[in-house]
Amino acid sequence: MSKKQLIMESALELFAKQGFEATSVQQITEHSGISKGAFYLSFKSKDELIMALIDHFMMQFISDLDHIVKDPNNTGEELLRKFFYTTFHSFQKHSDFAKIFIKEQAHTFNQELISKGRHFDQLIDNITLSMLDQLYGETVQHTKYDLIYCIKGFMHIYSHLFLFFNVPLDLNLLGRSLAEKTNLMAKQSTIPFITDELYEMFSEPVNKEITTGKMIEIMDQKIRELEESIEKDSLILLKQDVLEPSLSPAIIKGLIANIKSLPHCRLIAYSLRKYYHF
Amino acid sequence: MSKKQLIMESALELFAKQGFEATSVQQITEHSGISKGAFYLSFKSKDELIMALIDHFMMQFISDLDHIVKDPNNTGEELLRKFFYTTFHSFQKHSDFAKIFIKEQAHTFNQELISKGRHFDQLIDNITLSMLDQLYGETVQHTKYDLIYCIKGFMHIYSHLFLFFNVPLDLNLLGRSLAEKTNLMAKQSTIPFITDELYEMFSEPVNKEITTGKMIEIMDQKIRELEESIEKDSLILLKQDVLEPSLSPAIIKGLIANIKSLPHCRLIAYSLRKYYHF
DNA sequence: TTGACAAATGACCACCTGGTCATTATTATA
DNA sequence: TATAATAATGACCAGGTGGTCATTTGTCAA
Repeated sequence: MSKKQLIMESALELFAKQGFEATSVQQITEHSGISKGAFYLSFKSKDELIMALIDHFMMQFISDLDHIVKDPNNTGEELLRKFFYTTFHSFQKHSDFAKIFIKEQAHTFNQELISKGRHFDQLIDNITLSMLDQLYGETVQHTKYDLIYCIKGFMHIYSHLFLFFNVPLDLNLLGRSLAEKTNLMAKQSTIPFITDELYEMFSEPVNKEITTGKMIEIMDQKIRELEESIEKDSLILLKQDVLEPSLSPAIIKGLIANIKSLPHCRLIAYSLRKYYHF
Repeated sequence: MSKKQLIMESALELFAKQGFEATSVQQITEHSGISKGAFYLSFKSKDELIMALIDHFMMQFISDLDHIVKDPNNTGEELLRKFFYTTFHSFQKHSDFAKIFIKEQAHTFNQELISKGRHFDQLIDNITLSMLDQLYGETVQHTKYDLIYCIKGFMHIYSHLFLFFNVPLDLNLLGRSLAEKTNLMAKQSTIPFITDELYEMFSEPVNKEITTGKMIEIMDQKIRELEESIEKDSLILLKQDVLEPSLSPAIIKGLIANIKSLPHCRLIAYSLRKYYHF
């Protein structure tokens, strides 16, 4: 076993038991039977170690999931069942890692770790989305993002059962139970909450700038929707300012406030505030 | 404002921004404009501070929820809608706290904090359970624990949306959307996963001892269920040993291994291992 | 103005952290 | 065997931690 692997396995165990921050490099090196210096020959820093761990296990998990979804032999509720089963089976098999991932992803304030987490989250979303498309096609167009979130909710909450309580479970039954529930919601739920627009907002990195072109596009869309009104006029004025800045911050802020008063315009108001850095 | 409150508010803000462990007492006192000594006049330790924060906000949240469920004016899907709305509204109103709670509960290894988390979790479960009873009565007897878990999954995953992305949301719509989904599952899902037996296992504190009486009760139940077999004989021998210890650890371990081979006996095998401290 | 009591201070403690680097041990090559 | 190259060591560093306590400051009634 390479030194890198040795360290990773030792660290995995300790991190799962005590958490990332609470585990010192000292402890890891003692547990691996190597010196502190040797640790830093394999990893530039403690952060690089946890990144490597996350990359290693997440790529494995994601490729497993992808394999299930891409396999043409899996169809209907059977595909759903296998999807859930694979998820929980992976979590159970690599429970040390799963614990770390669930805990640290929620806990960390390290920017790089957060964006790594978001990246993998996005990959899982995409796989889930392709599964939903395959299973239900057009019929879930309006509710697909809600379905993704429900599925993620299931994955999260049920995984607690075996990660943090050491009880033997029938994962096959769990898969069937959740497949049935997902199927019910896919076929019958009618009230979407997460719209395309909303989902896009979450998907793009938190601090990503909105381009002028994108902003204009959204505004044009909304202007077409609106009836003649103060709000529509405000939006038109704002659009002109985006194209050719001329208004004072106070005026801009006021115009945005006007728009915000319409419930279905709050998102565009939010985007504008972000665009103008308010 | 009392000094205690002042500290709690300062700390809340810092904890939400940087996390509990990453925030030092030094920072808290600087942010509050008091000295380090003064901090320790109000709180015995940093741990006591976070306990106080959790108690304060959780009791408020739980009493809000309880109020909604106990109000006889709330019936049918409307009650469900209000339940979700209140949850998310609370999370949004006290988002600093909600962030801390979600993060630290998942992350901590402090025993006292864990049991506090479990305690509040149990309270929320009980409120949810009484709501489900009220709404669906007998018809969800088999699936009620799964419903609780699904509801908790919804609460968890959707709260991420507004806690970690700063986007304005229509919480009323969210409430309606989740109420519909919950209702669908309550009325139509047929495959339970979390049985009474299983739920009880999670509910009792992780390290709570199983009493001899309880152990015998479970074993008698299972013995009645089993056909004549090696497994049944093993269980009978184990029962005799529980009543009057006489077998060696090696034999006990072997007998438990026999039982474990039947899928539906894995839970009793687990209980026995716990009882014998294996 | 004095004195008694409580409230508040911040220098200080022992300990632990992630990370470095001059030194030493091991191995491969000639 | 001698030399060069690589691997491994652990004492050491600066900085930060939660927590303490002798000392100072503030606030009353007498």
